[in-house]
Amino acid sequence: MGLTTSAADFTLVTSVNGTESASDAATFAGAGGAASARVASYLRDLILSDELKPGDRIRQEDIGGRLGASRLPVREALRMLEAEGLTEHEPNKGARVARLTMHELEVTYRMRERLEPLALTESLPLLSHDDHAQLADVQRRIEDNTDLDRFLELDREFHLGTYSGCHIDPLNAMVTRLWNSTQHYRRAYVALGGQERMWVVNSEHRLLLDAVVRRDVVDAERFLEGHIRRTRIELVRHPSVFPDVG
Amino acid sequence: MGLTTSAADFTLVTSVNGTESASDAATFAGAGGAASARVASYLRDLILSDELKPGDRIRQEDIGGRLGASRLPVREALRMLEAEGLTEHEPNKGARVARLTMHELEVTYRMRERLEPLALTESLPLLSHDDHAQLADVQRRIEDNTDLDRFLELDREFHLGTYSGCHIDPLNAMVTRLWNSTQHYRRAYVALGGQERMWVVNSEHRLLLDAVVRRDVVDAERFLEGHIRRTRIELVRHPSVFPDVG
DNA sequence: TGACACGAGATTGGATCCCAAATCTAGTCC
DNA sequence: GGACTAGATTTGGGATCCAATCTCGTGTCA
Repeated sequence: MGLTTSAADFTLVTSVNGTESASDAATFAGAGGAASARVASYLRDLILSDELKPGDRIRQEDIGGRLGASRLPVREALRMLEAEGLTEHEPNKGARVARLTMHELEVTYRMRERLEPLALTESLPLLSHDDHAQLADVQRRIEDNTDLDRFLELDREFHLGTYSGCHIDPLNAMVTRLWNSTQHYRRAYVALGGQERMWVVNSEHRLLLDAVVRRDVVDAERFLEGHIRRTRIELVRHPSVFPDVG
Repeated sequence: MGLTTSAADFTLVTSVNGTESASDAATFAGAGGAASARVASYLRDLILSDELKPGDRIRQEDIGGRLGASRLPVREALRMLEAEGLTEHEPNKGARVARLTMHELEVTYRMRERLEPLALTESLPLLSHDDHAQLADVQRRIEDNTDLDRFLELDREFHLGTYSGCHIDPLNAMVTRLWNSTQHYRRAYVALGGQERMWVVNSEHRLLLDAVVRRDVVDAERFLEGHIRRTRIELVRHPSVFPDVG
């Protein structure tokens, strides 16, 4: 199944969490257990889907009201998201969606270049033939796809899918975190990059997938690192991704 | 100065935070700003100093009472620590200090082997001669030292000091997290390893320091990775570090 | 007209009290 | 000795209240 994490169990892979449509508010008021987790998941989805953009302010009462919860679980959720790097906090000023400087984005990608090959190496021996088939299917759908948001979802599903054999929680959490905190900028880049360079992505994915199927750890790490590295370099070449330099 | 992080500003380096002696409780009741941050810092220090060990339970009312705070900021603090990987949560059961399996510990060290060289590379060009002198002084104190807990503090000060030129928040946060979540096991290992292998540590530190002073990024990364790798290998050879296998 | 000061409303941080549900503990009964 | 039940703890969450702070519109003055 998908890569899940206690710190950031991600739902976009399976679907963009359409179950809680922000109106069935009171239904879980007494559903003991995890209001704060639900609030966190709700906010996470908003941020990852770009409905909340970097710098956007998040008001506790607003969110609480929208989900039929009080401010208390919202505050807990914001603490969790802050530690995940998705929001920033300033005392008495509140929370806003985290922003990255270009340099921070670049270094975050360099972190990905070093960490994700490790996750892949941990995962590779444990992936089944079914997993391989599923990955190949996702890649086919990527090649058939033309929609921007759909691409982001599928690309994420592909890569996290290759890590799904890795069951090391600290590593999974960190990989997910890195993906989440850079999602907005990836979208902005893909939006202006257009389709013309898609063949590069697909070639890299194909090579990576082949190495995964062959269970060739060395090749897999090499292709993956190259894939992320190239993306970083192209990303940094487009400063327009950063609307307000600050 | 020291390596600081919004997600986990560390205080053990300068001193083990003796200012709030758990008795001047009410003094900050109205000191607007950061009760939750203070609670988090308090708990973090307890965990890092091993006064709270992996598996130990943390009761909200207990901590709140000890610091003259209500349960509310304690809950927020626990959420932060959970996202930092220092505590675990189970619904309706509460929080306990996080445990690592041996495999998780090993992979966490492998993460360090890949991430910390990056932090070092980012830091190296920005370290001043004063920083170099300070690092040399810390290393001298390490070689003069015989106390276990003092070694852990100094070793941490040395390594984080070499990263102190790196101002990339996401990277600093992650490095600090990795150090924090493995601190207990490092202590347990050093406790039984004794002094006999100290010369290895010191040789590695000396070589690393020399590369830092020469601003040789390649050598610095090489020595650092080797240093962490050797520690990992020795650590994994001592399963007794894990009291209850589970 | 533009810069600055000011004050009302909004928002956050936190305390306190309340309650339901789940968990832990201990004593009892078979 | 082991299973089961009842009471005490503890957590999850809500509601209300208050102080401190921030935001922002407005009014004043140069």
